[in-house]
Amino acid sequence: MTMVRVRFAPSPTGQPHIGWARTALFNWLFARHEGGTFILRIEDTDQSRSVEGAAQVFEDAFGWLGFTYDEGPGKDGGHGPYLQSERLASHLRVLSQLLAQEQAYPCFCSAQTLDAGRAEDRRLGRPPRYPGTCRDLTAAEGRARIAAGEAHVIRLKVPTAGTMVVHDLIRGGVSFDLSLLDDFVLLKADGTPTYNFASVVDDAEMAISHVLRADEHLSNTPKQLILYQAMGKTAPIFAHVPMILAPDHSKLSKRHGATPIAEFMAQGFLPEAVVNYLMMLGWNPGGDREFLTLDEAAQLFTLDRVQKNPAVYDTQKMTWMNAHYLRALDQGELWRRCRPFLAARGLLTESADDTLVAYAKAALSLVQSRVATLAEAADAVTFFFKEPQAFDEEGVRRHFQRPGTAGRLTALAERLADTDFTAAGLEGALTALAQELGVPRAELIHPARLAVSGKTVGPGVFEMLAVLGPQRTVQRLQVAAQMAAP
RNA sequence: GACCCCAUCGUCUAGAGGCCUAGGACGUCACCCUUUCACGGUGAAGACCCGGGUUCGAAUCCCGGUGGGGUCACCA
Repeated sequence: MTMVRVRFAPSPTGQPHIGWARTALFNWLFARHEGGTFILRIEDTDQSRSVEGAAQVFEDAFGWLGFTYDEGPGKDGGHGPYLQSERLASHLRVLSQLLAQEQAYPCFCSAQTLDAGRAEDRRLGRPPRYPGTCRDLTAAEGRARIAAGEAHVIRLKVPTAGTMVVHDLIRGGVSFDLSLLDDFVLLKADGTPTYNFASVVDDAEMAISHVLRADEHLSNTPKQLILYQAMGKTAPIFAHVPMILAPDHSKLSKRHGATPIAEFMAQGFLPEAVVNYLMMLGWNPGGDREFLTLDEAAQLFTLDRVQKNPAVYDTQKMTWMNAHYLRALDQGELWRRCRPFLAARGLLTESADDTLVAYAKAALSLVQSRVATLAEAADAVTFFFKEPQAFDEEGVRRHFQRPGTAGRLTALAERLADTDFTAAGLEGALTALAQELGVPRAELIHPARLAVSGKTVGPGVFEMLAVLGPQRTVQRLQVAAQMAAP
């Protein structure tokens, strides 16, 4: 059995996003399940589009998601380089070999001429394609024109007839009519290789055994297969995974549903939730199981359970899943994960002392079942650190403007001032006061919640006050009494 | 337009010819719990794209249609 070597080969342009992450995830799962090697390769062929530090961005995203890679930039496994741009010498060597064997040829047609031809093709309802103008130039003439400094690209001589069958692990055999294929460009006029060429050479040289990539590449596969043939190399095994579609069923794009991974981090999503959600998009272990860790999924992952049809990406379900994972966090872990979000809001500093940490943990626990993300948790807990800046308008109308509220709030403040600040103690005190005042408990409870938090919804008042402590509680009740109806 | 892929509730999906009165999850709605909001619990509505075959029997197999997606670059 051959050694499984898979790669994830992103272009450094733009941000790693959700569709990207899902394909990387499937590669990772496959590699781990097979005990193979997972490789990161940066396809920075197009110099003009390269982004400085792009490799780092991908490595960071990998790190966050937990996709450990075995070979990649900065992690040599003997199959480097892992930056496509550094493999140019190989690309050119293969190219000259193809040229020497007359499997490839220089083409001197200008881009404008070709564009015009394609436009004409479309107008006439014909499939737009390269007319083959330079295909039959003699090798000598080609050499002469190159020597004369004429601008040119290098094209592959694609068979004009026949059928190419792609054996895909997910789709089965898919056949393509070769007469429909162009003599596609291998080397651009600027001397850099095209994607189809560079990635094939790289995959061959890196001994990639399986290429798992998005379905959108299926149509390109016959071209690559022809290239492998021309190069005299054995092609890897292909598996085209279904695409992820935006909620409106269109292809994911930068301005359309392709949420960058960094965005999820910033919003306070948990990587384990994102990964769990993503793995279930187009794959499942069978049955009704839906919660899996990365390692569990790696155990279970097989290509025959990968869906064939594209999946629409649904934020609601991912948010629900995130909330589920968030609720499962223990107090220490919840604190650890929320801390940067609290700090970002200026609610505490780096040097929070033990008391403050304990306070934050207690507060966080109270909002845990009420939020879906870490950012929401930080927001929900803000009033524990800062006095309410505003009071819910509807709440003020309902709970503060009832006649006598000011007096009740003052009475509550006084009563609570010397109460045991535990949920039970507070409940006892408030209940007793309500009885003495002859009002329902709710008459005290709702104004109190609004007074200390500024909101009408939130944790149970008694738990809330217990954490808040006597000082903050009494002070806020008194402030609220000032603005409540006498 | 040509070529390729795909097709189960709104969404993610289970389903490998009888186990399907099509199961689960998100979302939606109702009820319960309850000081609010969540969480949790219970329940409801909600799908096999259509048409032909094959078969005793089809969501499952075949063909056609329709629909959706993708690809047709000196982008990756």
